[in-house]
Amino acid sequence: MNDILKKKFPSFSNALLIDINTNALQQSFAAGDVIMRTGQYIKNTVLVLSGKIKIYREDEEGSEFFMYYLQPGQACAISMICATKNQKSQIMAKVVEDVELIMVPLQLMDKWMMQHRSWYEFVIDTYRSRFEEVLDVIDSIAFRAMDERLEFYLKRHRDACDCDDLKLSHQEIATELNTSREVISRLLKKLEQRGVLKMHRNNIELLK
Amino acid sequence: MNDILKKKFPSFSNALLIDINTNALQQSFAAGDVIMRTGQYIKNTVLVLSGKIKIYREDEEGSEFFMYYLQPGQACAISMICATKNQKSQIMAKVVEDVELIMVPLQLMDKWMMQHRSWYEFVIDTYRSRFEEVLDVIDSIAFRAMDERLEFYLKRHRDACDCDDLKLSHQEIATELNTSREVISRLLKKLEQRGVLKMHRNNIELLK
DNA sequence: CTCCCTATGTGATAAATGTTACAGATTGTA
DNA sequence: TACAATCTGTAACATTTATCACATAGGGAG
Repeated sequence: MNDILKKKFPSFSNALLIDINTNALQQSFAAGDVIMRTGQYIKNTVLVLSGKIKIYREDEEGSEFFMYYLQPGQACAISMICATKNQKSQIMAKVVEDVELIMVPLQLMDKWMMQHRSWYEFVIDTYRSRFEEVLDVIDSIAFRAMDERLEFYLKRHRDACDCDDLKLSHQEIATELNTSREVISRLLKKLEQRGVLKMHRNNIELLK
Repeated sequence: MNDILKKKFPSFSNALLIDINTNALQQSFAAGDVIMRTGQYIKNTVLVLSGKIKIYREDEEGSEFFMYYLQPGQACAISMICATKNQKSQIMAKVVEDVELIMVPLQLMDKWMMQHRSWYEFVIDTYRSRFEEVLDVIDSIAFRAMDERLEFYLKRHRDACDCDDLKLSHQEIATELNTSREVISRLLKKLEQRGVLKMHRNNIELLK
């Protein structure tokens, strides 16, 4: 575990790496697994070694709204936040590519803040970058109409997969933007006409 | 300063209070002042002793979107987050009731995390509660139509002023929800018909 | 009181988004 | 090949929100 860990979290000190190795568990999940549900108690802080996770906000009727990706080298800010107060999860986490995770028990998450400068900085930086990302999400829904929100959504997915072919169905996109499939189909066609993308079955090819 | 500070921030240790007294500045602002603008560099973490501040997100065209209140005993999570990286402000802060603030230089913000347990816990708790508040804001715009968003907005303002008379014009509400005055007037009338509130000039009286 | 400024009310219309219904296309599988 | 399941296209219509135009009302200053 140490090798991948060191590679994916290069800022961690050796002492911290040793602490993680002795105290944290490694766990794997397959694509499609929901590893955290709204309302569940969070017992661990999650570090991602490999794979991809999508984080959603859910409402009472079961609608979901895509917030952000969790990728290798990152941690779930919300699990950190909830962990420190033994709180219920405010989000839902779904695996989109098989993942290997490090599960850090919540008491350690807190304890290490005082013991390991590199952990402290990692945690603060995780808070910071996620807060900023969430503010960008607020911008997109507060200020933008659906066409621009769709473009924002597609760009974030391109950033996450680091490729121009997005394996997404119209229905999937609609669900994650909390709108209907027809709306997305229409808007995608407009974007295709503008030359922004090319549509294929289960696949959207971004051109710019 | 020590007395108010101790009263408004009861969790702070004596050592921390002394450190604040020796190192931080007190500053006052009048209602209407904009004390932070999007894009400005943040040099201090802000603690509120008295008064009220509203925090907004702005877009390029100058629209503003209300995010949350800053009240006595609270700190600006975003100023903490930006401070640790010497970043530009992502938000705009407007004074709505004359405020007295404690300005903590950013190097101290960071240094105290290791030195004062009570500061560390305060900062983490600030992150946590603001993150949660921001998630609730996302819910309201992602899942709700304007009528419910308006109710949510009014309730948050009631919580903040701790009274049932909200001194708000329709235009003000429209601006902070990024919609138009006519829409708010019409929705308010519906809420009045439902018995949720009573409208007066520059004043909305919440009934339930 | 009169004038002016701001706040509010409201109808008409446009534009965006949501809903319903159904058709055709593609893919996997029996 | 035939069938089922899923994905996509599209028309028609309903609803919500935005925009424009203008009327009315209240409060403060002179």
